[in-house]
Amino acid sequence: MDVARLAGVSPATVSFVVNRTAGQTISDETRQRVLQAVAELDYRPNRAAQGLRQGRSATIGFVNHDVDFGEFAASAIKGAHEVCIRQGNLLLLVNTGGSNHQAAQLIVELLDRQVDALIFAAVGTRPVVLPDAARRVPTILLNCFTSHDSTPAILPDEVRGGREATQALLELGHRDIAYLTGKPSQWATKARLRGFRDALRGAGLNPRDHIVLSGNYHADSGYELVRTLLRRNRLPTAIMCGNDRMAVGALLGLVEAGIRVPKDVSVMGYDDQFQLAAEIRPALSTVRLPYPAMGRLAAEQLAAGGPARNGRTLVHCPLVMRDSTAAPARRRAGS
Amino acid sequence: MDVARLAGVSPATVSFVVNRTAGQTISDETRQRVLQAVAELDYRPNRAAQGLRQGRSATIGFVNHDVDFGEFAASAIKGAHEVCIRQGNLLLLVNTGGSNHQAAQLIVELLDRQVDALIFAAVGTRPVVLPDAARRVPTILLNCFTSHDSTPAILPDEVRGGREATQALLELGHRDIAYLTGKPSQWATKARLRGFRDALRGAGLNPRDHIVLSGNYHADSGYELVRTLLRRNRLPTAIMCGNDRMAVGALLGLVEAGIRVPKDVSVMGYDDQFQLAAEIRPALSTVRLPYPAMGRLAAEQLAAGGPARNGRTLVHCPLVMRDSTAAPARRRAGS
DNA sequence: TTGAAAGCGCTAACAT
DNA sequence: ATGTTAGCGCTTTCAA
Repeated sequence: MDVARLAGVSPATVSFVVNRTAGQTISDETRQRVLQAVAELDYRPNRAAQGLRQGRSATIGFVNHDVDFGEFAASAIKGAHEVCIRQGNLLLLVNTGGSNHQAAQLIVELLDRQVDALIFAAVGTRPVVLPDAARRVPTILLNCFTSHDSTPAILPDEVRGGREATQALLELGHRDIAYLTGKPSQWATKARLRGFRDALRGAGLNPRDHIVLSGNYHADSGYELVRTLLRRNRLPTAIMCGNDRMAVGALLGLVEAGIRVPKDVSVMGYDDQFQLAAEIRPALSTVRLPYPAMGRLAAEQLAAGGPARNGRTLVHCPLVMRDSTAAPARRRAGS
Repeated sequence: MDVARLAGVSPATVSFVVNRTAGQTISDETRQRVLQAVAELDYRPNRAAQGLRQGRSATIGFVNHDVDFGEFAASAIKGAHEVCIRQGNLLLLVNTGGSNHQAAQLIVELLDRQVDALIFAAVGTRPVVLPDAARRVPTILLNCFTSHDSTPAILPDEVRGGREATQALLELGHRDIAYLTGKPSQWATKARLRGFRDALRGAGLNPRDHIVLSGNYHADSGYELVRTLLRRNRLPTAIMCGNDRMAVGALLGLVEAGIRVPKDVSVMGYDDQFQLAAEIRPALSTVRLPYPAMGRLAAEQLAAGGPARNGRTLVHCPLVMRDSTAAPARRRAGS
């Protein structure tokens, strides 16, 4: 180590000074000499060497286990990154494209590089099988879960999100609310729908009196479902959508039919999608999917000495009321 | 190395067979013995140690230099990742939040971890100052550039994109095209506008006869600008938008005014934004920003022995014609 | 208060 | 055809 040579001390001493090793007492004079040499040579410890010696790499593997690698991953990574930086860790990122085989392979690559921990994330909340290799380091699941909750998982509280969105509409005075759901097979869809029904029942209403139409989370499905709705004789006073994209499609279909939002019909989204929900006219009332917070939480739990508790951590999805919802018009007559 | 012990050979021999070191000839018998020991112990070389020895980490730093960390970064990373994996590299990801200070700091963190190269990316195409530290490894700029093009950069060919979008409209028969631009100060805005004007002139038209209104790339600005347009007495037969979000806003404004797209007016977007352009009704004709291709290119150029050529590499933005554009209605009368 | 020495896991040059 | 040795850059006893 040339810093040692320049400062006229041993490498060990340099290490002590640079790392402020506890329990080591270095004279102020030598410390200054070392520090000066460090500055002069622009010295930075080689973390690969450090890692080799200490058995840790100050690096966390982030596995995105899905075909899509978009907004969700970006937000979650941003949150996780933020916390990691604060702890001196960096994220080694990997994208499986949704293939379990790739996932297993890439986790091995991550492990070869001695990552200290793993964050295993999916885009659409869903069950996953965690490759065995992952068991060699602390691992936390983000937006996904294993069959017996054998690995700690961080999930959005979709039931509550669906419930609170519905309650907001009920409080506005709506009594006839249609739900245009996302893809029925998805976990989130079922959970949100459950929240919807819970809220209805909680208000003394019968869920069976409310129209539920199944879509697929795409904008065009919102558009199509609204047209289906329009073909019926009676329009609800409020429409809940599977997500913001569907809400935008719904908006388009409604406006095209000459129906004003929120004057004639209220529209509620879900996700609070970046650069969409707040920007659309009227600005969408919606429920925020707390991806950055989930990412942050994952990194924090990992830092807190590995997965403390097993099981699921549900993260609240806050309601965001904007301009696409209002009290229903006071016409009691049908359509 | 316990593999060596189990196989009854020296560590060097293990290294030779595991890495298939060229120029080393190992008897089939020992090779089998080693391979078996490897399998038995589930042995994987420690890449930190390998890196220490060989001076390379099989890791590339990806710096996202912007506040936003959304669709662009995700797509570019996906592209870069794809190529990296093929080469046996992994991406160490870092997010500066747009701060130069953070950027410098994080690059040092990356360098400490011995990254072999750097990809430095911005979300909105723009000039950047590359932290000095980055000069220590091969670096390539993605969607950004330095003042004297001192570092190789990969950029979308926005001028051509703007031109080809306009030409498509012209070929459809449009002679009165309005342009609702994005944020005027941005590089991309200027380039696309230039393409627009080039195309107009190329068709013997005078750009001055065409309305250009300045927006800011947000959906609501598309909506507002359309309303401005509607307040004038004469509506163009086609509207080009700064990006897809603005196009969606424009669509909403148009439909709200009872104007059919593309029957009465054609609408052209830009970006081909994931889960938006293709899903909206009518599906948006647009120009694709080739982010994944750009990411791939970056990784490839880095692999090809460091930045071969200096200067800029322009990547083509292909036109994507969908349902929001059509030939203009054959009414020659005004409004 | 400091230094010497060993060793983390691996590979490359040089023996044999 | 295989083994020996040295050392990548660092940290950590242990001894001085």
